[in-house]
Amino acid sequence: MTTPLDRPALDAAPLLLGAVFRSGGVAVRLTEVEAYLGEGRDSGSHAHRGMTPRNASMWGPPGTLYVYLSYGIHRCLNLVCGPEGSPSGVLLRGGEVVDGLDIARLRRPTARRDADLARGPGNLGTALGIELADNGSSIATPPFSLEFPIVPERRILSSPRVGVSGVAGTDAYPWRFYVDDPTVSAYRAAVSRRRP
DNA sequence: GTTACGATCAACT
DNA sequence: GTTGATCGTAACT
Repeated sequence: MTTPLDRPALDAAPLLLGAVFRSGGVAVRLTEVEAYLGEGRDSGSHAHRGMTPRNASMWGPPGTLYVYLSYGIHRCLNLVCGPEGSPSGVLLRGGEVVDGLDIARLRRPTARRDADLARGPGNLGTALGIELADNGSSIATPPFSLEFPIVPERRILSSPRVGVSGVAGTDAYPWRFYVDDPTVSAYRAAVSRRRP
């Protein structure tokens, strides 16, 4: 069985829009994703400097979950893409909760609207109940599953990736893909935190 | 051992 | 629109 995840991340990312990612009792229809390319080809990728204990699962087979802690707080979720052995993946940045709304609301008590439940990568991880222990798991193994839409999304938009630093001429790399939907996070350019 | 900083969020003005 | 929270990670001494 081959899936879009067997393809390189840049090809797979737009195909993931509209797909339904399930983790236990909560399911999300993906509306916003970003592609991260393999070692050396993408200085914005966690894999850029080679394998470390944190990012090792990016070298796993397509369909592997790469979960990492962002800003010491948020659990962000990537799906590893092909070809096997290349550390590329797609960051899941936003989606619409289509099942398990009650559970997602409990996990995200500060969300003002249902559209905010899985809006932004950290929020999406929280709504789905993703844990660091899920790092390295397979999308094909319960409690996870991924279902692609019968009819692919038609109107796909793209932009540079959100908050990615370290890539010269970021505007030249529109590797964020999304659809027109209230569950898509706000665009923010990368900002350097360095003192002048 | 130490330190700078990040694929962010929510609260606040 | 701006800013503080918060801590694991990796680079560096």
